Amino acid sequence: MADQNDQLHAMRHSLAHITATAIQHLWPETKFGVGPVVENGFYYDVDLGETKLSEDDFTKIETEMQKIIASDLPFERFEKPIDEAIAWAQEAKQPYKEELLNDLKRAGTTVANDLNADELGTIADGDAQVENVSFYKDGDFTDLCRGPHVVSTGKVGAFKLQRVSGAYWRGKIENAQMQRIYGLAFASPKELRVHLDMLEEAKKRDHRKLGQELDLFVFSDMVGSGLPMFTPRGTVLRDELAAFSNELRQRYDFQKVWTPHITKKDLYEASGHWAKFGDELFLVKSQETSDELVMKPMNCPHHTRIYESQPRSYRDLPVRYLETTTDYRDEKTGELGGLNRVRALTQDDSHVFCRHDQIETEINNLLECANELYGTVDMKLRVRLSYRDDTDAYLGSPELWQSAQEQLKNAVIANNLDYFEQTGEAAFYGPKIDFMATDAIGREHQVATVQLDFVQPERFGLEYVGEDGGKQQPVMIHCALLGSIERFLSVYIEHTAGKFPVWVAPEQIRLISVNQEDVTVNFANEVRAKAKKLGLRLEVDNSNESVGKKIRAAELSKVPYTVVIGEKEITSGEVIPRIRKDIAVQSEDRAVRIEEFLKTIANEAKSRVQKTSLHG
RNA sequence: GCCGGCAUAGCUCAGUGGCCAGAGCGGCUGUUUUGUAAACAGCGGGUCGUGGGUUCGACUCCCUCUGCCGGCUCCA
Repeated sequence: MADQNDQLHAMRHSLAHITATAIQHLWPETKFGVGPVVENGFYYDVDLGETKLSEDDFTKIETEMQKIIASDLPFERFEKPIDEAIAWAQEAKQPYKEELLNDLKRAGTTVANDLNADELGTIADGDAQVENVSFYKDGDFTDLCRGPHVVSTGKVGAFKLQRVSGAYWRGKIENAQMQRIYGLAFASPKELRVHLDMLEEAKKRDHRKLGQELDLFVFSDMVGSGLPMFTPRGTVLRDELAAFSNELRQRYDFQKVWTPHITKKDLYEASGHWAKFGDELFLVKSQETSDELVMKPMNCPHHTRIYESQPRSYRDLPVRYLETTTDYRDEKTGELGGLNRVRALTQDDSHVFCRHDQIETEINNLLECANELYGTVDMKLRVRLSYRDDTDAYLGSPELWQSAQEQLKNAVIANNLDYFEQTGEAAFYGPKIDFMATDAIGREHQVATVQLDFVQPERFGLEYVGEDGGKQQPVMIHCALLGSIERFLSVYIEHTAGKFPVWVAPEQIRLISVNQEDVTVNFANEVRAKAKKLGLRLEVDNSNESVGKKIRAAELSKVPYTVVIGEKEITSGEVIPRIRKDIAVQSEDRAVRIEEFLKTIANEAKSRVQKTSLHG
């Protein structure tokens, strides 16, 4: 297994070199960056000067690559002393390679704090003193590279160039922007095919597509970029999910609060947000006083104001606030996308103010909430422990950070969560436990988050009176379970492919009248009225269409239950509900009393079950 | 914000500088009174995203803006 992975890795990495070889053949002046292996394939960063690659060039490049593959040229490894390697880079007019080699000589690694592990892997192991640098040569293309590679260019499996995009040299915005060519690569054409089919399937469940097809949310050019509006159906999703999230924390005595959407910037100067995110805040002007206010980008500073509005005793703690509210962030246009990244985002936000000895319990409670929520929506999440790095992007003393990070890690271990650690992902005021969900095409997004914060209590001078009568500083624990409801929905819609369980489904039951005669339509409307009393969401389709066509429409709307109403139902008082496949425990159709059917569905919705018990 | 791509009817999409821009679905009207994934017929529906330019002539070529898509950067 490990051997297979190593082999696939070598194939992908070799394909990166072959891509570069082909590009060098086609554009001899190309300056090369790095070309690492990534999930499902590889990329290579290139600088073609004035020439801009587009996907139209892929056929040409792929044809050239196929030639190189067909020639089955050996990958030859050789080493040079570091100074000779630098001379080689100068000779070959490869400034990016030269820069990497100079770093390698100076620091013993190309990482130099800013290249990721994959990129590091392309050149050296990154440890110890570097004397010699290894090179790989295939035909007329030579690249400095740690390897390993496959023995020859003919042994690379199946590939397909995927896309081209911009990428800053070494990931730094102030550096030149290169062109990054991504390729997919697998051991066999069949595996490549499987992956391409998977991507096709994923497109069908793209939340933007489903959002339109299922009539969940809309955008308007007149409203603007990153500002989704939710239709009646989409609003049901938002409300049901938010209600669940709130209910979970209200079990742990969180109290709802409400704060305004605009504030003086003084609040964020105090919290530190103004310094860090000042250029991403929307500003609002008063026309009377010309005072400038800001749209709130988050809620913790507001909540500190409520906390400090009265003296607190150690007996009062923890104080727990909960607020589902919309925040506004002036995100860069290029960063917006669907519901995943928006300018008006709704957080199911909460803040605990507690004593140090209460941190563990409070975090455990929140992790329990997160587990229950994600268990109920049937999503398996990876947990990321987000730590600070050693830049100066963070506030607070290193000792406090160290302690906070350890406490979060202990909580994650104690709760048996599947976690990984990552530096540089913390908030500026504290480390985080981030729950990561995966979208239809495999991109990971942060949803739930639990954050430990010693910094804002300090900056806001929060305090409580301790047992000994002295002033103490509380700790803040930030938590959003859904995260941003919009982002959560972007993932959840793709996770469910729009087949929402009954408790969140915008329309739970569709009643279809067999004809348009009064008896039929009236009966359907009576059933609807009874169901509404039970809190169910349902519609009657009495349009002048065939039953088959109306069934089809209900199927396409992904309504969990469809019930045909005709003479049989009217006389027997029983229905045979058509149950969406994914929620049916059995496929057998069985008649049930209408009242019983409605009551069962209402109970299932209330208890948020995934599967129907109708046939159970 | 940066790099690349895209924008034709409500939706999905045809239309490679030359008559008045098309199809399917949806919508509306009529016929039909329908039994578990598409009845039949007819009718509407468009400043070809916006503004400018090139040209005898632009949906088609060039530029601006707006919006969307894929990355990069960022994500309190």
